[in-house]
Amino acid sequence: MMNQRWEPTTLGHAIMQLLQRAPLSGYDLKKRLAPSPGFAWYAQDSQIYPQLRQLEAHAYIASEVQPSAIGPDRRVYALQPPGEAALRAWLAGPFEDTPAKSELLLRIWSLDLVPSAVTLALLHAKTAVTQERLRQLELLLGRLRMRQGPPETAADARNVGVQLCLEHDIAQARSQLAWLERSRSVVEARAATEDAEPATSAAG
Amino acid sequence: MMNQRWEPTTLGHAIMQLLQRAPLSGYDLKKRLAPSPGFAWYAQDSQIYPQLRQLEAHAYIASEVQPSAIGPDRRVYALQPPGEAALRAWLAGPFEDTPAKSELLLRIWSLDLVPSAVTLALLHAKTAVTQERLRQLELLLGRLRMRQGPPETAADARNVGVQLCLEHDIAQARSQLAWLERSRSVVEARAATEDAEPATSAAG
DNA sequence: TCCAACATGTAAACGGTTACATGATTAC
DNA sequence: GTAATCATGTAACCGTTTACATGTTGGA
Repeated sequence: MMNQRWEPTTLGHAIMQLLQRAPLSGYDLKKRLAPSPGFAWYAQDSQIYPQLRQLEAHAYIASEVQPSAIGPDRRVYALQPPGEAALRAWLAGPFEDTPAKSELLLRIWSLDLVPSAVTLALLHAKTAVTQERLRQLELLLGRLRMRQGPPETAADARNVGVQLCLEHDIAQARSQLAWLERSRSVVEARAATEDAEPATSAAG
Repeated sequence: MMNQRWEPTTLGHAIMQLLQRAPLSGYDLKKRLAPSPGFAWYAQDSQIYPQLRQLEAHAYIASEVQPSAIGPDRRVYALQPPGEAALRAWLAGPFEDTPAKSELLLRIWSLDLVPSAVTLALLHAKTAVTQERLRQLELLLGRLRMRQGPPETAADARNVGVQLCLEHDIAQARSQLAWLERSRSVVEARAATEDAEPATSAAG
């Protein structure tokens, strides 16, 4: 039972949030915790399964083996009262705002060391990915709204946070798309003058 | 010299980007790589100093000890041609877009498990931080623009990427502030009805 | 005299990623 | 049979964080 002021990781709390809505197997969690629109955390299964065993060892969750209709047996986990209490405490507790590290911006920052064509390709690729992501986010939010209405009046309180998260990601995606377009136009404008007087040369 | 296909970490490339502009000491880098507006990466000194020694061991950078005008001697690092070549290759190379993990959104997602007052306090605190951050970003960009003009026509090409990064962070900050305000109004609207019929109770 | 800023590190723990590994069931 | 999906794990590595550790210079 190893009781020495153990605390679940952020992933552990993310898992408990999902289990608070409904019991899930490790495999279910692995799918919900894949990098995807609509949930702000993700992890590999090699991290999920051990974390589940730890949560169970501390009685935050409980499992039972169930036969699956379409495959091998599944171990299904359910949130227990101590887990829900810990989750509520964590949610209400102090919040550390770790700033984001962005590899994209790290590349843009030194865009003068790279041919314009490469930067434009990068911006173009990122635009395509973000557009697709935005499309999916809008789809998800649209469906939720159709079923439950806007967050102010949604009958199911559990829906409010989910909708706000989607709205957040949608707003960020739109803002980023505008910036990508702006950056494209800046780089293109400079590339035009660069043709006459090339500013970037390889190191030697 | 340990030559077995070694590659600098992302931090290593961030350091080389900074050194590409000007030679810096570990202490300078520690300040530049603190979580701060205007640069998209950060690290602790316990990571910076070893990384510097590794970069030097592979001849990507070179150091020399210099007396400091206001303190102990400083070891100043300068980017070497192999380092600049590696940096350019990395900047132009394939780009993995790792999605962001957001502890803020993780809390909002289950906002129904927390009293409205706590969520409102969280939103308020985050708003204050973001406003201050936005103010600083705008200040930095304003200064850069005053000296160099807009990125399309800035004389110093090294300025373009920096300005675009600042514009990105400014756009994201504004978008997030709008969302924070929107979320506040949603939570307040629901808190008003919640008074009559409380939806959140502690687990037992 | 003491504090703040300058300056540079080491050691241990932790979280996360990558690679490896196994086996059941269903549909083609 | 064989591929895809279901289902669950282990081991090694690596980057990051936290804590510990040391010494200098200049100003209050």
